[in-house]
Amino acid sequence: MFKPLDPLLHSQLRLAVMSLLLAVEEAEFTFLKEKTESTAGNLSVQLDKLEKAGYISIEKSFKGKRPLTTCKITQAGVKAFEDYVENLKNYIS
Amino acid sequence: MFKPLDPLLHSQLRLAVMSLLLAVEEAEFTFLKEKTESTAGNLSVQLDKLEKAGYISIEKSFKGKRPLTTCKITQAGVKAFEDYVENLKNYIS
DNA sequence: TAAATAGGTTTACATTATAAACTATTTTAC
DNA sequence: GTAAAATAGTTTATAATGTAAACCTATTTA
Repeated sequence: MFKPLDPLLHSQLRLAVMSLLLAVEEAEFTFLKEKTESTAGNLSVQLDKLEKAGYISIEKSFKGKRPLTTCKITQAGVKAFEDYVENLKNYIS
Repeated sequence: MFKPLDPLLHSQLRLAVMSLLLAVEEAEFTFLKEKTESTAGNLSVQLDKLEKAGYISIEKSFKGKRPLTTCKITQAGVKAFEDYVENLKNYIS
């Protein structure tokens, strides 16, 4: 009936990030920050957690002279998101 | 885009409780405990929070000689739940 | 060259979730 | 009758989480 909800996804900011990443090839840190209206500190921490869980991959490079952080959702991330949504339906329908 | 999710509802156990209460006239503590597979302590705390938020009402009485705690969802609770689900859709669709 | 901006990360704090321990009463077993 | 177990919860302590403030490094602007 009520299967446990993946605690990594059951978090407002991480869920928003995953939702955004599902829709695009990849996204920059600043893009995610703007879209989610989060602080950089909070976003940084949550991206770390998602990466450690294997739900996203993070690449650090440079855009001109400035650092650039780019995020991509992984296959495992897509699967986890889908499972989460499937489970969640039992709670909200 | 990503409206904040009511933190009182964005919690696995409280959401499960609200989901159950939406479907019935009223429910006993033990019923909620069994359905949610939670511990009594955790359930007790979460019911308190929902009551203090005005999302449920709690009545204490006796069933025979034993204490009986009965919960009902309030109008405000129904509204909050509906809003939560509506908001959540932006995250998971 | 001082101040502001960009792009983050680290750290500290406050809030939460959760289970363990506890209370009070009742039923069952001896 | 009384010791042990069960019922129905509440309170308390702890661990985990979420969040923003403070910080860092480099770059651009005044």
